Amino acid sequence: MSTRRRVTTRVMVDSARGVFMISVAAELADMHPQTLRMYEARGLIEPKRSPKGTRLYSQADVERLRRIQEMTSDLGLNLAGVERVLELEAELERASRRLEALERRSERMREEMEAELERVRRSFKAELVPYGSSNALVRASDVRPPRRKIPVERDGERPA
Amino acid sequence: MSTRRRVTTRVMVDSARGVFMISVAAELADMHPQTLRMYEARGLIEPKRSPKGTRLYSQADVERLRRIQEMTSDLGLNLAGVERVLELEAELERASRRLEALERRSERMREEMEAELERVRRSFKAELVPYGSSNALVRASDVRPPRRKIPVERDGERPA
DNA sequence: TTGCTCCTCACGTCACGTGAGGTGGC
DNA sequence: TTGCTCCTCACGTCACGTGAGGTGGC
Repeated sequence: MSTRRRVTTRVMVDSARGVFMISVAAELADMHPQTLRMYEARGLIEPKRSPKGTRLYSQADVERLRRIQEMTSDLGLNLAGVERVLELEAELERASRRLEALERRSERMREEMEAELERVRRSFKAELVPYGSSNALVRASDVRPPRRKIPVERDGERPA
Repeated sequence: MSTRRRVTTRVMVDSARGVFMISVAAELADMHPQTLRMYEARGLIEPKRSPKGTRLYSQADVERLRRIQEMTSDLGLNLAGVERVLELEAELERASRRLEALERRSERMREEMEAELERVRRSFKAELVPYGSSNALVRASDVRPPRRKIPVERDGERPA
């Protein structure tokens, strides 16, 4: 309680909610406010508006602005390029997600099939075994617990 | 044989082989020859060279030039943008191929598993049949000729 | 010689960023 | 009043395309 330190706190905010006015957003994105207006006019970004008409930028907007900043300043793209690249990156993102999903789905399917196969093997194997010295077939469960992988026929007992 | 018509013919050429000198390539791509040199200096295109040092553009080069032309003229990208877009499109192409391959592989796997499952079911079912009116079980193959792929189970017969 | 190639240099155009200038509401 | 917002207009810079100018080999 003696000394006060500056403490950074974090407020949880919906990343799509408009919270920054243009001067703040511009500073966060390291851009001129007028540039933000220009980008909006070109359709690169769409901040919300307050009832009075003041632009309100969300967290997601600021991130997008930073991505644009990176492309224009670091890579030297013009705005037409930025537009196209953002589109392509979104497509790539979708493709990548589909790939992951398909991989998961495929693996799950494999496992299910393996399980089914095993189940079928067991069902045939476990059900019937020879009993004593006779030729009679009885349920394995009546004799002993089933062991590993010893498939046994039982066609003969089924009602034709 | 009386009148001659102009006939378009097509020569099969490896699309990666350098066949067009700069003036031809430029015309095919609807660009200024100097522009082609500029693009090369920027690393956007790499034509082959003749032993004398003359640039030789391939079919693929010309197609690439057209794609670039489209991006700069129609969409207004600058060259930095073109570069990035070409990269991303290549990535997307790869992702798309992987997706297709995975889909095919997944389908093939499913079919194989189904077949295996069916095979196992059949093998258990087909192998042993009742013989006469007794309880004796005999090999199905001893009773009638074996059908397709019917592995024979004989666990009980093996010397322990 | 003509028409191509190679190269470098320079200029015109256009996109884009930013600043100025004027308005209006907490 | 100060400092923000909104807007439009204009200018400086830079990338890019293209033309000019000079060279050299079929």
